[in-house]
Amino acid sequence: MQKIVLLDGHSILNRAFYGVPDLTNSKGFHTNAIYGFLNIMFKILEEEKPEFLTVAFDDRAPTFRHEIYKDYKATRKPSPTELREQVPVMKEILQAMNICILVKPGLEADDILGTIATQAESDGMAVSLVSGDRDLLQIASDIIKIRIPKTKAGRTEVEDYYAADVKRVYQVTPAQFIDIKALMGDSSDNIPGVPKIGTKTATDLIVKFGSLDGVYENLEDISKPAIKESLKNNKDLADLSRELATINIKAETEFSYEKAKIGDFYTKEAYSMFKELEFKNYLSRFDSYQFATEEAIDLQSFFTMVSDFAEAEAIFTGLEKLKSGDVVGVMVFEESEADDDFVGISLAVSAEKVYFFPAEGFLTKAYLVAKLQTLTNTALSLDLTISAFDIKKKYDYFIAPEQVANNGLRETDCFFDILIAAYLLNPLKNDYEADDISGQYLDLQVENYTQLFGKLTVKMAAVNAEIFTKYACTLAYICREAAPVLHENLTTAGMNDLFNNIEMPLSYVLHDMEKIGILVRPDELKLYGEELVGRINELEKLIYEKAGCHFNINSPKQLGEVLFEQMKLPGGKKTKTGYSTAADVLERLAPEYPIVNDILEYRGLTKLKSTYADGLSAFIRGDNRIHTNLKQTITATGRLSSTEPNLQNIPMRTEHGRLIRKVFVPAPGYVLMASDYSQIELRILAHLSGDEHLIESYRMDEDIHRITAAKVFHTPFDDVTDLQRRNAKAVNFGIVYGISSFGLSQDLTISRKEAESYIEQYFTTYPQVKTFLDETIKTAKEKGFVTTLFGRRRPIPELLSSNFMQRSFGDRVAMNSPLQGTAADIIKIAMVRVWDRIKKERLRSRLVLQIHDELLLEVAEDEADKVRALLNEEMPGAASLKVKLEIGLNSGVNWYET
DNA sequence: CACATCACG
DNA sequence: ACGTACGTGATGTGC
Repeated sequence: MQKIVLLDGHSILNRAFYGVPDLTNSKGFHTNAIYGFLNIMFKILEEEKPEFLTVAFDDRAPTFRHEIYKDYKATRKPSPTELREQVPVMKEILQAMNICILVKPGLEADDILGTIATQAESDGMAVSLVSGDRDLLQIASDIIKIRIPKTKAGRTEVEDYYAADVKRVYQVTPAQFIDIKALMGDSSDNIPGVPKIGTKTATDLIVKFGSLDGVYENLEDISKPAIKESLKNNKDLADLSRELATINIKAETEFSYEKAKIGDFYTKEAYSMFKELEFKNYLSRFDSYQFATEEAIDLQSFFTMVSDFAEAEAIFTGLEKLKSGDVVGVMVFEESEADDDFVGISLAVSAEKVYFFPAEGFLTKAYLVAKLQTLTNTALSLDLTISAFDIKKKYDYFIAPEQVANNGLRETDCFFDILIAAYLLNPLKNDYEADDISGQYLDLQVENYTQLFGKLTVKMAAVNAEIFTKYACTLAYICREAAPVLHENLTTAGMNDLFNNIEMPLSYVLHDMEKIGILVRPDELKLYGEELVGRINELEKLIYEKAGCHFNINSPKQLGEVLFEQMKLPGGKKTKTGYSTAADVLERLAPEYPIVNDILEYRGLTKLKSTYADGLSAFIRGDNRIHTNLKQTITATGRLSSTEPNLQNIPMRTEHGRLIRKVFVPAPGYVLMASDYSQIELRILAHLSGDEHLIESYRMDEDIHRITAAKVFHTPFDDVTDLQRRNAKAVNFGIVYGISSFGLSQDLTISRKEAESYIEQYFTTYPQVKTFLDETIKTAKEKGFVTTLFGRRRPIPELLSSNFMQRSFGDRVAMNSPLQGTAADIIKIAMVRVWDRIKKERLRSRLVLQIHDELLLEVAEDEADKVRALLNEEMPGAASLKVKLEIGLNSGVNWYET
């Protein structure tokens, strides 16, 4: 039996729009509805494998099927612009894919679909009709299957209804479905229905009497007088509603099987549209990239695997003939840092000469590394650029550490990391793969790791040599080609200095910090964990006793049930999955219910045990040090991030948690030294806003929160109460986060009104801060991004959203990012300066961690004074602002003491 | 894999 | 009226 699939265009787009999280391409065009539509369509096509396919769209011109009812659809909210802009593009895509689209003036999609479905049924064809809403259930039959897709959490599930399924779920036949709707109405379709009758009554009536006519023939048998009365008085409405609710299955359509016959979806036009929309995982459906540029097809002929020693020698020697400004793309491949896990290197010397050197035979790891280091020196002397992707972990292969230590970070000037460049150009992406960079900046679609090797490949070495050569050469090729393009983009965006003088040198510093790591005492960490266990067990027992049952305290679900259902504690639902048992909720209950205190303490202790005591232990290497990953291309604001493990969130705020810092220690003969900027973000605010009063406050060289309190509350400085200071401090924080009265009121547990008046007072005190924040939002809206003092950009697509909540978020981001981002810039500059100074002075001391506004160093005992002095110069000197940058300096025998 | 929670700046 | 502070990462639970 042949099969036809029919799609209800607008309703599926609508479903997809609300079901798929906001997506845009790099130009800011929204794509989520189209993406969701395609997901649904492809899924259905794969399941059904039909011969025919047609998509119907409503005609949105003012002529409708039921002109008699003039307000028809008037109550439908206009769709947001983010959805509307996608509709015409969706149609273009379908056209490009040779898919039949039907739109007819005066007809709704329902009518077109209903007509074709019944016709196809009588032609002996199987019919699948896909729609986002249930109106079409009325035409379900044994042959016509109505499919309702639901997009939740990124996955598409489809509910299927044949006539029997309608009967099973709704207790009525598809035809009776119309009568139910006639009685109950449908506000979204502006079908009035009969007053006082809702879903329940309508269903009961139709089940009992069989049809609308049946209901009116048996009015006297209706028990509820109000219902009976309403039915009697509104027969006209019921008839009209039935007419409105009935889908026309005899409409005039332009349908023909010839047009609906499925042809080739993957045309050149479709390819370019998919590319434009950046649906990269769909691009792989296009037959081996037949529409990619010619360049891509020829690319492989330039790729060569070199395992012959003489040939390799000749290529490396040839590098010396390159000219100033030339770019070499280089990638290093290794499974791990172990010598026998070195896979090889690839080299793109020119667009036509790309090589992969596997580490085999005479081409040993040592040989290849030596060649790379020679290349670096050639690059330094001839002014070549070595372009790589994510070079941080591989610096030692390119340049001997002593060389950088002796001559300073300028030794690394020849490197260009395309990962970092791509991050600066758009810091909002979740990941940056070389194939993405190629697609976006080179307009060249290449196959990525998974496409080449499959999902199951674990070891690079296990891959077939030809395929690996292609992979390795492609990457080197991309590095070489992308560098100039990215450089040009950075120049246009004004981020060249940021890239060359901050981020690239920093990547070397980070490499060094990761390599050094931080020393810990494994035994003390273990002891710390064991001490926790005793109290945890005690609390566990107490909680079970007080609750009167055993349950998993770590499960918010179970805990919520025990507290709020079983024990009937006051407190309602808060999360979408059930009761909230978050700390702030529990804290409100704590004074009255002792069990809650136990739970809070239990939570705190198990957190310390699992994340810190046990969690950190797993990362201690053979040198008794923890080597965290300092990631440079993650955050939207320019901060670093620390992973595996995260050493930027070691407990500090409570004494018990803070004790864990005692296990972080200096090596023998060293001390730990911590140096943190004091209120750096607020000082940046003073600088950027130029607010004279705030600047003046900082010149007074006193406790800034106390000064703010004195000014805001009109109290003499010495009379400021602790409460006033605390409030002023919270407002200062609030300003940095992008103030909102609600947020502040939550933080201080005060009313919104009070919070509002604090904010107002604050802005009266520091009026230029207010002007600055308003101005920042305004320019952000015009440009679509904000910048830091050093030119770092953060795009804010949310500012253009039609959704109030999203837009407000955009406002707060616009206020916060320049402050947080400039602080990130400054400490990065400081790190580079401190590192360079340490090397210049030939010190053994070293940077070990950065915690956003704090640097942690392992300082040789005899160098403590020198390091203190250089920190006092290089950190405050990292930027010259209208207010002084001040630091706090501490040292000790462990991190706790600092 | 999503969610809730909680650790930090 | 909407429903929030900004930026992260790790863990355990539960589907």
